[in-house]
Amino acid sequence: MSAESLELSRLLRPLLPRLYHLIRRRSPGWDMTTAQSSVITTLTDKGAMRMGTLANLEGVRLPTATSVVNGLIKLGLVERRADPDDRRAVVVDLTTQGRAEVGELAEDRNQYFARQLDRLTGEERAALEAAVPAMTRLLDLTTDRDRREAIANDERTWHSAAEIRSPETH
Amino acid sequence: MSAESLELSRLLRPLLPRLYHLIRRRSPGWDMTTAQSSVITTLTDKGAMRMGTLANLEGVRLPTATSVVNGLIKLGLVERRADPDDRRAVVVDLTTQGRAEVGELAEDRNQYFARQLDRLTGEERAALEAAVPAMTRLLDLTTDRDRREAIANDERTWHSAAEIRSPETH
DNA sequence: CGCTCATAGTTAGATAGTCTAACTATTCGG
DNA sequence: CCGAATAGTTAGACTATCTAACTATGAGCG
Repeated sequence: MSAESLELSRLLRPLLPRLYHLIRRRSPGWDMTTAQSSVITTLTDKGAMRMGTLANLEGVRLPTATSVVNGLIKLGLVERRADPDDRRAVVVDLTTQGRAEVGELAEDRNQYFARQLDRLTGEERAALEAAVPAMTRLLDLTTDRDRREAIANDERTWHSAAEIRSPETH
Repeated sequence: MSAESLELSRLLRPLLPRLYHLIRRRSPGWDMTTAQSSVITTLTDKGAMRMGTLANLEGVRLPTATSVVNGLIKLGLVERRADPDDRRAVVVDLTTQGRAEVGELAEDRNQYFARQLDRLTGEERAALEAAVPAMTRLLDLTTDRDRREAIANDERTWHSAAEIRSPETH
């Protein structure tokens, strides 16, 4: 590991939980928890998927995914379907209502956060914007638990992200 | 609110819970929860403080702070003291053991995160590093619940950050 | 002084997220 | 077709979080 990465980690890592807290603190008019929001966002971005895939993308265990999905079903935002290819499996997807609500509410949260960003200088906002691609790639490299474990176990088992991700985006 | 802030919010906000998840996923050899880690970090940075101050800085209610601090006391990392100036109040502080453990374990987590950063390009890391001051200031502007509520209620009640923060850093 | 009200914290009770372990149902490989 | 592997759920435990109610102390005012 490079000294450069370690130095950056020392600067950046302690900030992440705090930024999370910053936007977590109940953006107005939003009665979903963050775990639920995260699942909804994932489903919006990547479409319907199996429970195991969802759990991997969220970085949690299957029982946790079950519990979060149960909450979202109670809210009427997602639904379970049988996977026609494998009757052990379950596919989870947004409901029509879920899709409708997601757009509005995400925008409310964006405005809430934007009011905080508005108090920064233009330069500060530019610096944040310039970091967005790097953050996105960092997440792409690391959000799949299976892939992460495969890397940890044996560097040679690693393939291209597209190759590994393809079964999940079906 | 500027259109620029809203646009940046749309890019950045959805990333924050995910970055949080990324470092949350059990950095090795670490048996503290994130809420506990956050409190420890705050105490390390700002020193001993009253429960209410801690709750404000963490952005949670007092009972939540009580519960998190109880957990840390059980781990032997922090302690409660009476506030000599106000016998209703309680001051929470790191124990000697807490101070000792924090350094090593934070470094473990930094290395865990650094290994992930290491897979980015140098340019990407530079972009992240350039964003650190802006993130820090964003947090400085918004982590105090009282200040945030004052802003929401009446923009005119707002004073300089230093002025408002002074009673907390006593 | 001594009453009343405000403030600092804890306790109680509820709900959600998270984990591991154990269970059920299905698939797959000889 | 049977035994091992895989996909999910259920069970049970613990933490985090909230609001409401409680305790103890401080502060203002007749």
